[in-house]
Amino acid sequence: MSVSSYNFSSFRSGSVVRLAADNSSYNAACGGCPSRHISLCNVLSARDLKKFSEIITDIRKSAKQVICAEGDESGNIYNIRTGAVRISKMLSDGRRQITGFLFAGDFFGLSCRNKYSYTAEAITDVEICSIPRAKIIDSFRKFPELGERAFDMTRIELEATHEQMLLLGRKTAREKLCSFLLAIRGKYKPLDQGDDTIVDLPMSRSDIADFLGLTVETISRQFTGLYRLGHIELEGFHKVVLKDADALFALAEGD
Amino acid sequence: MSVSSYNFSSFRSGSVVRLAADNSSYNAACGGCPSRHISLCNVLSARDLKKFSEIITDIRKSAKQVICAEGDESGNIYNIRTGAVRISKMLSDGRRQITGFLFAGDFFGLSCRNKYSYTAEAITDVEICSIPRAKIIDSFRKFPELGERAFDMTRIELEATHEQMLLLGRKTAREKLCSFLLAIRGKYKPLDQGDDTIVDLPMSRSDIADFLGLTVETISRQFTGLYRLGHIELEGFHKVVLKDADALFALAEGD
DNA sequence: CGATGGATTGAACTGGTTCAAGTGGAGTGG
DNA sequence: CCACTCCACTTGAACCAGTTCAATCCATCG
Repeated sequence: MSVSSYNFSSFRSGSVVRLAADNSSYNAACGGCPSRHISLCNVLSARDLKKFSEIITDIRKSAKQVICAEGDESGNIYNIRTGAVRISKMLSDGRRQITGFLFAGDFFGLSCRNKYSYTAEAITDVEICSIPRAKIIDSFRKFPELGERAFDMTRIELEATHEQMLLLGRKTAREKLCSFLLAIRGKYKPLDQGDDTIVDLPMSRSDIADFLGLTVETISRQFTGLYRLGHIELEGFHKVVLKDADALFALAEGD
Repeated sequence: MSVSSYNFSSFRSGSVVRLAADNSSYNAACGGCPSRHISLCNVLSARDLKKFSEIITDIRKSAKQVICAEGDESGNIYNIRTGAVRISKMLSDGRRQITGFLFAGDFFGLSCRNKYSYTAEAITDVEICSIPRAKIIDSFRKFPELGERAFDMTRIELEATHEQMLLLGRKTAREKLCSFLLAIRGKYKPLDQGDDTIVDLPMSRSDIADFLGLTVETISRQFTGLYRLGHIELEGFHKVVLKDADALFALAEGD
């Protein structure tokens, strides 16, 4: 399926905050917007977007499919249109660390070398744009705003990984889960859903465990612990109601 | 002290591999070179470097001094000329996570927002270049190779943090220390010292602990453990001789 | 020469893991 | 429509890697 079957705006997710009019992306894109609000190419003018879209291929993957694998040659970069993706690294004996969950607007695969340094898998069914690596780099030169935007998004991601290192290295299981719930609430809300007390968790318990450096059992115990404290309610496995976000926030930081 | 008291090449560390002739920094800078080999501005021609150097202020800090603090307004970015710097984040109760050790050639402080998201402190006496944030962003536009280089270096750093997340979340104490020794060997060699079996550790045991998500005591016990296995030798607190790097490599990955 | 502070060592303790059993919802097919 | 299976999740109980607390070492410095 080529991009030509969509109009150009289809590349942006429905309710995305447009920043296209603002040229100073080095600063503006970094005001703390959740990453899905700053999709790679919504800095481009309609004209540039038209040119740019010629190098894009739209693809779909269903849940659990691998999009790219650690060690594969990094031929493409990807921009998520809909759905959720997990990024992970593995040790030879199978221990896994999920380094990030990505949602609509996020991009991935812009590796430093000619091999992907991580595996990306679809958590839900996803629609993603695939862009040949060589061509995206050309585009960064041709449309400097695009390169700046990618740089901005990379710096935001780097900052998030620093926060996650603090979590992994120094927080307790309870603090980790509370931080996670609040972070997901901030980063990912199903579109057109204003209510931010309901958090959607498309990933499995074992994904959460591998993201927080814990085991499934510990995750499960912490969920029940928070439930017994009256701070959350569970609606099935993939929905959490934050009954007391302030309490969660306090628990997340350990004070 | 202004940069005018140095000739321009003083901005680069002594034995740095020059990549200035190579324009295609989006790809070339990413061949896996240790980061000190790809200092921010060694993509610039002598002419551009001259112009660029006008916005640089050289400063010195002695060991243990703070260069910038988490939460401060991010007015400057910094490029290390000599010495070692630690980047850290803290929880309110004092628990600390060091997110990186930086050496000659590395830059830091290019925050996403108008506040630094971490604290940078001198480990040894350091010489650093300070560049006003607004001006470096101008320079990225004026000298696109410079912006690309900064982007490249940021992506390399991001990749390293992913590796560190795997370490923090999933490795044992022994695996962590072995990985650390090998990573430092790869990233930082005192200039003009070819022998890569001697690793210089300018940081304290507690810095190492806070980098690996462990306690000082555990670090100490792991050092003695590796010594008793005959894999390392300790020459004072800040020098380690790798007697059997292959064994360390095997221990680092858990196989 | 005593004081200071990083580093090491020892011994008890514990948060999170491991292993094992149980639960419940979704899908299948008889 | 129920029985059966599967699989993700939860719960329980024993265990252990790494922490905590406490003592000691030792190099440096005034």
